[in-house]
Amino acid sequence: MITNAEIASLLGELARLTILEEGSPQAFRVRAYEAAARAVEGLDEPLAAKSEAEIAALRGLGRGTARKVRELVETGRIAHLDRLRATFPPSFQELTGVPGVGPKRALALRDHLGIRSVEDLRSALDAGAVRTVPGFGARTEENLARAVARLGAGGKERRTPIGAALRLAGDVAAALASVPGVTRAEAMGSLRRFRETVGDVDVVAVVEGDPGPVMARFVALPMAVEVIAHGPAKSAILTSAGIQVDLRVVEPQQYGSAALYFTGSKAHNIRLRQRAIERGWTLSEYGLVEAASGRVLASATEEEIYAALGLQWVPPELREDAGEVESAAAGGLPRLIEPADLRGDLHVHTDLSGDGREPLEVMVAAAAARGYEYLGITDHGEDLASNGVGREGMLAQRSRLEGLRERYPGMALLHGVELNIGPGGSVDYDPEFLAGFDWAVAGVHTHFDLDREAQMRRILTAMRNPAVRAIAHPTGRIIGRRAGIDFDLEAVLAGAEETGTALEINGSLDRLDAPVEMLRACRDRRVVLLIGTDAHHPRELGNVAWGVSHARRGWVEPARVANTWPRERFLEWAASGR
DNA sequence: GCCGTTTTCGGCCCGACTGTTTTCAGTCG
Repeated sequence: MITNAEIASLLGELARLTILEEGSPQAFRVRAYEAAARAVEGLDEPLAAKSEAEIAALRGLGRGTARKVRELVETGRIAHLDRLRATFPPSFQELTGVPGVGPKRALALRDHLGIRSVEDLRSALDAGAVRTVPGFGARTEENLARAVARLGAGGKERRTPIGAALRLAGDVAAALASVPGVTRAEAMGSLRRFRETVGDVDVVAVVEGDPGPVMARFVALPMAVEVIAHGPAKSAILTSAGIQVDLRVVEPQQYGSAALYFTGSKAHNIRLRQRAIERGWTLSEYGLVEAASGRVLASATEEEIYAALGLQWVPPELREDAGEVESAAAGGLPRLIEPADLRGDLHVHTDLSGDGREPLEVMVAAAAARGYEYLGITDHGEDLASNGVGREGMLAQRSRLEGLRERYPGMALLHGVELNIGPGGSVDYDPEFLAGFDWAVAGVHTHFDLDREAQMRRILTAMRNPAVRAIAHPTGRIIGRRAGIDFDLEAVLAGAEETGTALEINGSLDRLDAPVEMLRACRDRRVVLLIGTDAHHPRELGNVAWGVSHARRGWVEPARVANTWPRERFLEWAASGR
């Protein structure tokens, strides 16, 4: 059966192609398809099982989309989408990936010069033909030539994994904050919303007085290899890593509206502006303004702007127009999990695993310093080719851990293991040896390319293994590098509910796995979650902050996460079923 | 294409910048 994610993806493609058909990304049909795609993403129940009337009754979906969804479910195709695909093949769509080329110019280039690909555009630019197209001049031709020449470095579509972007944003913000007059410098945009990948890094700096010095410092940063724009309130640089950083300087009294605007998402902001319009106001990065009088109603803080619009303050991680505006209007936003809720870490490596960096004693001391009530040490099981630990190694570690228990009476020390789920669902060691562990997570580390059915069989088999308490990094993805295994979301959630196996939220910035869609789908289900750091070094115990931010994107409240539970309750749960 | 506590028709988000313009279109975030 076709999944909601697949339907949403096709609706998104419909939106992108309709931009070309309409010649505008603001066209109402485009926005309707985009809204429909978001609505489908946020649904808990499979759309494919619903009738046309039921689909049309859903918020954001109407008769047109309902008919297309039914057509898709019944025939496997959407005729309208097929027509659009034929009219605008992928090579033509790539034209709008050139900075400076939107739908109108792409269509004008096609109609006047027969340009149907970036290669065609390159040739036309070389021949000096582009300036002959109405609305195009010599300057535009020059700019396009530069844009096409730079395409190799990544066009508009290039996205950076969050890990690299966070480090860069931290460096930039710290440098700017040290400039006199700067009272705050913070990353906004998709980074603040904690998206897994970001298109660029947006930084807002609050400056009292002259913005000149902070701008000068910004464009002279050591990581800047090119200054893309340099203005009094707005500049942009390209860094050595190929990531664009935009800086906006604002006055203190506009911090709230600027933060709101630059954090986005675009869809969330549009919803807020609609609410403003309903009340006779306008909302922009400069403030919430009464349209008739021009009087500023709110601008200094996000809180006062949300409050004026009759909304609870919405945590940045939720700002995707995925139901958060409705919840905020009803006062029903969830109390999202916070770092302070966590009482233990259950996915921690030592130097016994080849990839761990510090001995057991150091890792345990670092966990104790964080005030944890329980800790699971989970080095790799023996099946992992390079870093696995044999039986003798595990038994020796168990004795050493035993010896540490006296020193940490406040922290329960669990001797655990990170098992490897084989292609058929088997795990390391044998049942007797496995029974000697206090705790075990199991994850996929090999055979990423089996088909969906085989992947589901192996995950469900591992879940039914009495030794396995949690599935570590459920999809096995590496952000920006590896897609992760093919998944049947419903099967995994049902398996987790049935067996009581927890799904890990892996806090490593390379993973952030389980993905957000999986976490959202867990709402209103009896799936136990767990936030693990996968720490290979004491400082990586701090990955818990990333796991929490990621969980917040998935609307996760603390009660659903096992390692927020008090020690006794957690230990009882950890020991059950084994 | 979707939606409705003024509407089943007539609306649908904001501002800056750039370049080609003689009053505005297109792109971007």
